[in-house]
Amino acid sequence: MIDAWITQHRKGLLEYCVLTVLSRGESYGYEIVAALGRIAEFAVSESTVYPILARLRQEKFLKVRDEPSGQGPMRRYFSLTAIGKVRLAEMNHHLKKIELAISQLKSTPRKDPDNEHTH
Amino acid sequence: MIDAWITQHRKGLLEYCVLTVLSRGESYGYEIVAALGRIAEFAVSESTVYPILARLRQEKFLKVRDEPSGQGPMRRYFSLTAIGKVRLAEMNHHLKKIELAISQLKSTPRKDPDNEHTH
DNA sequence: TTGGCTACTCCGCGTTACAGAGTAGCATCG
DNA sequence: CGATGCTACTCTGTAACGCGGAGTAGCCAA
Repeated sequence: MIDAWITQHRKGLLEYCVLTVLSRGESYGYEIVAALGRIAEFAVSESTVYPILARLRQEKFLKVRDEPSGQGPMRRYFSLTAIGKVRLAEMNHHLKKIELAISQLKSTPRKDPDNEHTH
Repeated sequence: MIDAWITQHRKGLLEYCVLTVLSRGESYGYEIVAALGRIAEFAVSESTVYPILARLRQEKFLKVRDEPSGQGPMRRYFSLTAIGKVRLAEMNHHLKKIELAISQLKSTPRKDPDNEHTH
């Protein structure tokens, strides 16, 4: 199943996605679940998102602000902290490097070219 | 540690890398370890690569050909099978979709734009 | 009462990466 | 002779994550 691979490939990615969503402004769990759900590749359930949020918060990448919602329990708005932004930047940087590394991988002849004479 | 995240993000990726390396022609374990090692982002040890190779082979994505190396034990050349190529294509496709999805995520205003009138 | 909004939690499974070390064989260089 | 490099593995154990499924709970509107 390619699905199994996709699940594996998601590891870490969702964390990145949450941070990315939050980089455009604060949001709350329910909304984040919905936002990700709108993109098929990132559809997730609450039991995936809330732990991520909790983790991120515990690592001080997110801060929290409660606000009455008018309907139901308080909305808990999450937003990036300073180090959260740094983290996201690091991730973006890493992803760029990975992209580059992959294209390198694709274009590497066979071994390193120190014994090629193909001109 | 961003390193921890990087490790997580690698899940699945290494499998993809191995397949990609092999898409340029057959190779053997030792060489693959070296090839990946040349790219800092994908540096791995044998205890990571060999299990991947074994897994991939067991799933019929790779086939094997032994050849005396002249020095040491036989070289075990791995190469993509037909379904291995299909799998790699699927992965590539998925990765493209992910890339797209991420850029969507980045450019999504705040919620879905079904209440925007920007034309 | 049902259903949507809101926030969680707990249990448990499956998979992967990876470090570290070990086993083993052969060839070559010093 | 011994070290080093090439070659192929294996085993053990750890940590983290995604995720399904279900449960708890509170509140409002139709």
